[in-house]
Amino acid sequence: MARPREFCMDQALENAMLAFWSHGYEATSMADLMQAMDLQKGSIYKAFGDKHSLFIAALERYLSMAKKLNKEILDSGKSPKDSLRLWLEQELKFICGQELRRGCLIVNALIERAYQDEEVSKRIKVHFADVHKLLTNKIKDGQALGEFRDDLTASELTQIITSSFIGMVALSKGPMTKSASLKTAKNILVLIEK
Amino acid sequence: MARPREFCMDQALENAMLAFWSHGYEATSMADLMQAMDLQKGSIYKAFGDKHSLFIAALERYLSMAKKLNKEILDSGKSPKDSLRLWLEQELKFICGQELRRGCLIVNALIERAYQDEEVSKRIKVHFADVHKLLTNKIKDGQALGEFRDDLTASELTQIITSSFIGMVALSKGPMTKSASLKTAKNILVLIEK
DNA sequence: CCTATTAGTGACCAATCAGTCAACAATATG
DNA sequence: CATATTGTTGACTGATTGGTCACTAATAGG
Repeated sequence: MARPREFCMDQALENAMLAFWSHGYEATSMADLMQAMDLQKGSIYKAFGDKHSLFIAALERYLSMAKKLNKEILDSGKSPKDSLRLWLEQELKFICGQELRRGCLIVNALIERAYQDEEVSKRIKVHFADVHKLLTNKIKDGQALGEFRDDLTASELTQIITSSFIGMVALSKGPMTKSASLKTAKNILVLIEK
Repeated sequence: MARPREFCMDQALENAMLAFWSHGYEATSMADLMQAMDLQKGSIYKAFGDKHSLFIAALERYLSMAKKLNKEILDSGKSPKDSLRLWLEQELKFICGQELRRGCLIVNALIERAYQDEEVSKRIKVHFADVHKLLTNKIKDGQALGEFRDDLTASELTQIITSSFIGMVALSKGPMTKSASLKTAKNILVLIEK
């Protein structure tokens, strides 16, 4: 019993996310968001609260998308090693393949905001714990099958993979090309195979 | 034949750098800089130009400091492998050891500014090319001595090490502890030894 | 001591920032 | 159709942004 919303919340949030992803939190003004979301200022504040809340909502949207994608890809290979290969490949293609060098919203938010923003910090910590668990399980399986070396624990191998991956994502913002990333990912697999 | 400057340019730039390092480019206002540098607005503009020029100067200061440190550490070991170990260890201790989680100014600038700022992008690209060369030479030496595996080229091993290192630096902003970084660095050395 | 030159100061500027709000519009229910 | 409820609009706000400038202060060379 009230006036219905004229826009799609989901699409609006998606557009806000894209703006934050491209330019970061501080460099994205409410005016930018109004344009990106195609909404008036008042509508944004009524629907999403203030700028910070909108950023958190956008980050959460990205995180849940990433989480879903992680699971999907890691379950798509015909073996643990194949799954890991696919994961590195597809994630890197996704991040490095865009003509805009916006990198990854999670890493961007981590670098720009984590120190000053507990909300961001907390959510990203949880996400990385989740990714770590996912990868570690896959690698454990691979070790049991003799696909991966076992002089280091699955958790230790995961730390190396995660660090390298995040490093490549960060470097994709500038010095590292897509093809260099893909080659390096392949080489990492060489290092951890038995 | 003029009034002499009352402050030390070097100290002022150092203080500006620390401010940018802690809070990033956008989130550091001229008011913040005035406080950090203990200078009036006019003095800053007269001595360093605008905010952007000051940031570039601060970044260059950090880059040259990093370059010097890289060389020193990589020449301090008793073998290539030992040098590499020391490099990873000391750099990570430097970055992760601060109670403030400000990370590394180069990585921060890369993530926050590279996409929007050609000046930043250019300088960081050059710096990483320099680091790559330095590390690759050291690893080549190590391969010749049989310290490192040689089924991958020195350049390829360097890419892996650099990516992992940058990843750990990024993750030090939040989810990764100093001790986890140091352990992972040690494990990377295990993966690349012969 | 005089003058040219540069440094330091803080008031000042237009532009932009995030955020608010009163007026108006559109719907559901009765 | 009447009313209650919520969405939309854009003008408006005070604070803050990066940046300027007229004025004063301090020095070196003549």
